[in-house]
Amino acid sequence: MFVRIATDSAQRPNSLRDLGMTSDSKAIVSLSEFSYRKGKEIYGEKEPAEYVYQVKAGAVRSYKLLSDGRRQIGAFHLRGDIFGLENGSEHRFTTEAVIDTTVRLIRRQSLETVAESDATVAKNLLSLTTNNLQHAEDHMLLLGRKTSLERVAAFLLEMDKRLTAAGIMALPMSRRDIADYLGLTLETVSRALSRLHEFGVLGFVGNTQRQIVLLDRERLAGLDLQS
Amino acid sequence: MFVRIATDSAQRPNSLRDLGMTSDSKAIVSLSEFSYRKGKEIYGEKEPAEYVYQVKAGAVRSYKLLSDGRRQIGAFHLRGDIFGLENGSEHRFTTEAVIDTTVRLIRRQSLETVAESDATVAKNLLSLTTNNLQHAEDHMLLLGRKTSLERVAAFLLEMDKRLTAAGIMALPMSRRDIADYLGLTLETVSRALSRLHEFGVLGFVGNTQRQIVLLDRERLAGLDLQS
DNA sequence: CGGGGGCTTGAGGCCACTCAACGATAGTGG
DNA sequence: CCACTATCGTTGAGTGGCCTCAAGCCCCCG
Repeated sequence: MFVRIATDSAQRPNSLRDLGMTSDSKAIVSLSEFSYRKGKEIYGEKEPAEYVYQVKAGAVRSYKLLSDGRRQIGAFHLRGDIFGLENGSEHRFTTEAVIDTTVRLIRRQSLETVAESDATVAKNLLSLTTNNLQHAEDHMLLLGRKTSLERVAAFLLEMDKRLTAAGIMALPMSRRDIADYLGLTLETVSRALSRLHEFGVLGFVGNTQRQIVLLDRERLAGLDLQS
Repeated sequence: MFVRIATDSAQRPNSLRDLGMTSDSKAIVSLSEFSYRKGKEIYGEKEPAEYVYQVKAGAVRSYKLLSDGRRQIGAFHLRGDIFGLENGSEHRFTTEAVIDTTVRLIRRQSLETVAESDATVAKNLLSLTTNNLQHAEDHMLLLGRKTSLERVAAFLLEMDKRLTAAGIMALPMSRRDIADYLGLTLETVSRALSRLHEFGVLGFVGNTQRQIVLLDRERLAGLDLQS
């Protein structure tokens, strides 16, 4: 495994630097990197939360399982996203690399130490948690009250905002992952995508089914009812 | 409306006092009370978040609406619970009194001012937000992956923990509220409760259908699959 | 070129929803 | 105190959207 001590943090928005690490406090926090092959677990639910993570490259899913295997994915973490931030000492999700993924790590304790004295860091920790909360709240509405077509439309719009480059959305996750994120089955997701294709709101690129072009963002947004 | 400036905070766990108000900082924060009749709105989604609230007596629902009227209740706030705490400046839910309700209020700004200088208060704000996040995460699993019977069982277990007194659970909310919390219809909730009654895991008390006794907590827990 | 995983599509089934009727309860006014 | 009414809850019948099961295609990868 590749592990390196980073001497400076990234300039990217949403980076660990955004937690408020000033040149003073940076010295305390050790940044290192770690890579996971596609499908590998990063940490399990209920494991002690020793590290906080930031996706440097790749994609991560966090999920909960019922004892009979039903899975609910709570979030996908893409490039720049911070995850694994728990207030308690235990992780509340299992996380896995969706594709080959490299993450940065910070010891949780270092972060807490800094937050203790630095109000800016503390405020940014709260801000991160609030963003997660807001996402979860919106997702509850989706899972509780939206139809399959609305869910898939909402998913595409979310991914469009987060990872579209040059007009093409390259989804790192499988239909099964999408289904477990949206509370559906993979067949229902597939059918919804086919319908959206028929409607002319999206097109498929190349010969993999994971590259999508949104042809009519307007109409897609109309299919996902808003609050 | 009854409004009173409180000179001391409550001794109850989960009270505003738990935000870390020491005798020093208490002086800054003005506590007042306000009452709402059953069904009245406390604040609306997207309104500026001027106050943070604590339920003194009664019960509150927070929900989101889709434009066609579908409703998802994100949480019920019972005696002692704090709600309306937003990081941004806008409320993300509409809240209403489920029954006649009295709340305490704190100006959000006062709280932020105190948090700025008092690390304990800041830490408790984060802790509160994390608790909300954890609840939302668990609820996503319920909404995305559980059957109607599992949802109702989970609901009863949650309410049992939160409001059972003398063995009787007096639900303040209607079947419709429960349904909108669980992502079901009120008929499905009613049928699930009837089945649980047939199974002998619960009994109804008095002549209202809102007072419930859990006869077999063990078996009820078995009906709600855990992660 | 063969095997396997991911995706799509079809056929049929089931669980929760819809629509409807009815009973019980609480609130209102006589 | 009792009709009257509105609201809430239960139950039944039928429907429908999503799930299940299955087959087949395509692409990747050995």
